[in-house]
Amino acid sequence: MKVNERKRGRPPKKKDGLDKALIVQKAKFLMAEKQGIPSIRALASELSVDAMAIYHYFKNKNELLEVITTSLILDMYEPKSDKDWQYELLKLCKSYLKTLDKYDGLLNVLLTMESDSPAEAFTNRFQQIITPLSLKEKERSAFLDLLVDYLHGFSVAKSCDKLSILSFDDIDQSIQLIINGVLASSKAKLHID
Amino acid sequence: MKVNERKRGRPPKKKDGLDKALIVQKAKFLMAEKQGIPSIRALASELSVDAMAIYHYFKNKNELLEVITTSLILDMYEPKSDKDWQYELLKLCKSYLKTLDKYDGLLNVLLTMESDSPAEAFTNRFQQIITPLSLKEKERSAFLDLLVDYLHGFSVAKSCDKLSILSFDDIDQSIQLIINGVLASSKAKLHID
DNA sequence: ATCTATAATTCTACGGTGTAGAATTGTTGG
DNA sequence: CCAACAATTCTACACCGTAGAATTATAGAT
Repeated sequence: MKVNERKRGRPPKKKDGLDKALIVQKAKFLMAEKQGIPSIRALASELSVDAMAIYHYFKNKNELLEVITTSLILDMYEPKSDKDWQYELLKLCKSYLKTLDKYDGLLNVLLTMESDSPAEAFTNRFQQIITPLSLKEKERSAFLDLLVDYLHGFSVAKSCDKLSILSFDDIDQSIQLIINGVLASSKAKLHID
Repeated sequence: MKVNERKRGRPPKKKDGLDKALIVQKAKFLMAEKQGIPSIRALASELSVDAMAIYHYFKNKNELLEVITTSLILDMYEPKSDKDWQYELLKLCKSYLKTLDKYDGLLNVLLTMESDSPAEAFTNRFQQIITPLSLKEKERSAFLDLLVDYLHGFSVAKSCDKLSILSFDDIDQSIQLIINGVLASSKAKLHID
């Protein structure tokens, strides 16, 4: 006596029907809950639907993951430009890290996607925060490169840290060091010019 | 007519018999060649042996990967202490990155392993290079933390960079920024003390 | 109203993964 | 010569992503 026998073919329409948005929502939930990317089968089963139903809405798993990623990254902290820039920067970084931590596997999708709109989401917020510094373009991009790679490195470290040794506040020190480096480099340039 | 039919049971001894070392060697080769961790079946087939034979030498795949990782990390550049420390540091970083790049998947194994002897391999070499700076312990560890996470971040970026936009020389800028930060912070401390 | 195209779903199946367990065969020490 | 053990293969299981076909309901055209 199989419980899982579902009626085949297109179901009669009702409001709780399957949906791109519903799939994405449940997938996000499962990622956060089970700490990792769920299998299509697990996701489908949680939606009380056959695995292949997912493929009616997304051409493959990666496409689904990219949609999730884009949506999650857009939820990142929006800096307030009237506050202390260092404080705002730290807040942005931690918001970013918390998302990467909560949704394990996100970073790889993010870095592998062809579209760089998610990356721009971070870049734009970063830009907004550091405008008061009025850095030269080269300095700004050096700052950004170092910061982003550092955050990603911390993120993979944290995702591998089963013993929960790492805390988000551990980044304060490193961020401070980066900022000191940027300010020092910028001042040095000023003296030369 | 199956070609793959091999004789079962323990084979008569000969010098080219299976071996921990042989498995590790072939696995490294395949990782470098195919740009990623091979399946146990692929590895076994390359060794002309059944997949399960591998499990006589390693209790599971992860144990094999840890052995590979440890062995690869130990091949890292050995700094010469009489040269310019900044140059030596850059050389160490690039040697580390090249290994992580050549053997995709290494970083995750490295960070997930319980044993921290591979991590120490980097730390020791780092320590050796920056002794001339005579930093305080706290400064030294802040330097190391930032540097290591940055390198790991760069490494995952590179491993996701299908279009080969990134080059190892792109790190020069960021490393310089880190160094500036460390030196600036150290000088600031000196003034206060 | 009926007929048709198409949208939405399930089922089955394929080739891949790691690996547990049993069967097989050679070697070695008593 | 026999018993233990070492080294191997085979079979099988439970997963994975997903292609392809079958099935059913809906929407639009006549």
